[in-house]
Amino acid sequence: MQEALLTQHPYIKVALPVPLRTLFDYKVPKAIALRHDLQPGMRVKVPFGKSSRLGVIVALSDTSDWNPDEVKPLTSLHDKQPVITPELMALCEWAARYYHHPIGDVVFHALPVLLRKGENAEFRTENWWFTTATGQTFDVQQLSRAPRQQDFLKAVQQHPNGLSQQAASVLDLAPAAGKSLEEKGLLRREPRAFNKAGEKHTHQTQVPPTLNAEQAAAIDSLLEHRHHFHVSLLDGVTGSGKTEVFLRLIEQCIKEDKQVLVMVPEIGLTPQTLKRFEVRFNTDIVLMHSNMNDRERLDAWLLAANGHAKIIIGTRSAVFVPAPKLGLMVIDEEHDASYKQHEKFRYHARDLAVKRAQNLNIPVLLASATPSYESLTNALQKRFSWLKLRQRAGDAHIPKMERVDLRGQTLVHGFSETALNNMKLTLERKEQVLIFLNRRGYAPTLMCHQCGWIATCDHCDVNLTVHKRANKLHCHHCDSQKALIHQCPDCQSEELFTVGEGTEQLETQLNTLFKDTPILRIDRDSTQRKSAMTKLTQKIHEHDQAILIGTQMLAKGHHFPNVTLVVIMDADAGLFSSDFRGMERTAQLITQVAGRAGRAKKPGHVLLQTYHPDHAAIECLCNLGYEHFAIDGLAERKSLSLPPFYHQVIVRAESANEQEAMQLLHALKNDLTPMLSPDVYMVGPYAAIIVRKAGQHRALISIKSAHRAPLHQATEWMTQWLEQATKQHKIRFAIDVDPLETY
DNA sequence: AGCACGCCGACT
DNA sequence: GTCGGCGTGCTC
Repeated sequence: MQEALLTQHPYIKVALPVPLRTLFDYKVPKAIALRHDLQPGMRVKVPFGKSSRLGVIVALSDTSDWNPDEVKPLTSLHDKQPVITPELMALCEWAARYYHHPIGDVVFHALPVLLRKGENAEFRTENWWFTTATGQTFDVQQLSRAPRQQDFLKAVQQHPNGLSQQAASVLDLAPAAGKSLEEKGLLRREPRAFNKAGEKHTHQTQVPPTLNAEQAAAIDSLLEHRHHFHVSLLDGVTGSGKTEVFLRLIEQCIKEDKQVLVMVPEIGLTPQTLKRFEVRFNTDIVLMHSNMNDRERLDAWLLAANGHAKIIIGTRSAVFVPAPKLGLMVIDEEHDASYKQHEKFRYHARDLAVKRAQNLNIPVLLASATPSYESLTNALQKRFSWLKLRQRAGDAHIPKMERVDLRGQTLVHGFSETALNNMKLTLERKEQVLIFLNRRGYAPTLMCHQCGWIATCDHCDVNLTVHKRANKLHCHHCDSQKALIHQCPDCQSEELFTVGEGTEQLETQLNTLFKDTPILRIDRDSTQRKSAMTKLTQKIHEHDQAILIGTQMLAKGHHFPNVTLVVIMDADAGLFSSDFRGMERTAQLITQVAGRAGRAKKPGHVLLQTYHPDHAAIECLCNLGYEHFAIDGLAERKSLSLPPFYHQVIVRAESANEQEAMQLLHALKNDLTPMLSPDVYMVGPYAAIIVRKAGQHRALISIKSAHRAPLHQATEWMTQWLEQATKQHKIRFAIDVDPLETY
């Protein structure tokens, strides 16, 4: 107490969940200062405007820049321990500066939803039932007139170590009966912290497979660097045993009593992946992903924060999980775009993980069969170690990639004769075929035969996708839906027809083409319900011969051992994209999907249908593989001064009015140009490719530079300018540092 | 982002 | 007469 008095500061700086790029000062009332030990990272209730808010203390301070009379006192302290540890506070402050995002929003983003809403950072308590001395020997026959109480008492008598409320409800025991027994003095209740860490691990530890030379070399390197900050890029073709390599590293870290954070893409965590961890480790594993409810997420967070959870497997937002003994971070499928948040606080979880590891002086492992150009550049420039796995583990072979020239061919529902013949042969061998078409729905367009009318979204400048089964027209950009119509709203003609093909249509057509073969579709529409994906994979494993149709969801880590043929319907789709990352993404997608073929002992075969079989990029990818393709791509990026050689920041503006967003950015450009350092280049303002999205007109400006410092200066300047300029108008702006989408 | 104040239209 | 529409202004 004495010490607290001496070190107590009269002011605190508080982060509040408001879109303002500033902290707010509050006085610490003497009464609170005397009784509590205020620390950065603790939540406080503070008066704000005419209401009161929950905030997080970022710093204690002896002074305030604000007029002392206007500084209000804080209302109450919410925590006994910081919910944002000093280490995470440093990460949040760094991220707020780097991404030019309001600190309050960043800090609140780092907390589980329930803590943002003021929930206590404690395990929920659960009532446990015990018999009293009399209750233990009480003859239940005496309760024959109260059968519910009889059942209840009998059950608790059989559990001398107590029966949890949850277990009681599973046994269908009425809580009211328990209460009555408590009043009779036969039972007593005791609250206990709900804490999964007490569970026993009944899993058997699996005998790990033997490693090949490449894997062994990778492990050696990783073990050597496991006690300090070091980034390794584990670049291994599908089936090369990447997972086995990082499981060994994790094993070593667990032995050294460290915690490990494993990050996975948004829909990349398959039950298969989790199972691999569970059978391997006799330790506490927690999950943090979007399918969990708020309470489950908080429980996982608490188990990580108190050090009980040794392995934390989570998606993007898990970079912010507190883990006092964190000793390693693994980012699986590091190239995956879902690590970057595409709205509000636009952070990249992979980049933040690297920063966090640097702060903590611990290693990071980035793993992928198709590394991002950013990570490859870091590996080429020796900032990361580059661990290559080029052989498939066991007897499996790298699948053969073959181009199918579509020029002048007669196609049957989009399939070439070659593709159909190969499909038939594969199915006859009782093997499975995987068809990749990155377009969900029935068809991408609905058109009128008489007048040419096209179904478009009311809120965006895009065509609506036809979903026949749901009988809907669906906008894939703003998610709005309307009923599928059968008459043209312009000319009343009933001759409406669909243009193009999506997975739903392909499914229908394949059902007529291959009548006796099970056809399974895997896309966002068919896997929306919680257990749908599990059911689908079960079905796939049940049948020997089957055709799987899917979108990019197929590229995410699922293991289909009996697939030996992969058909890429439209390899050209991503090839001529206006986005400079189109090529990279297409190559990653094709390589990932191709990797689904022939993982077991059966050889795999991949057919790429294309109208440009001689296109240098397609040829390179087929014959030389992803690494060559990427290195060529990087040379091109370098010659065009594009990322990752140049760093980029995009400013987006949105207004309901058609002109305002564009005018605002023109004004910004005029004022910014004279301020700009000569090594910063500005492009724009220009209209976004989809000019109108969800009813908002969008414009953007891009700046880039080979150096971070001047780019950040310019961004800082723009942010301040925009904050001033948008005060009066209802124009929204967003800053995107290191954008992945440049439109 | 909230939440106020503030000044104009259709209702018991 | 007022209930309520959302424009704009501020938050230590």
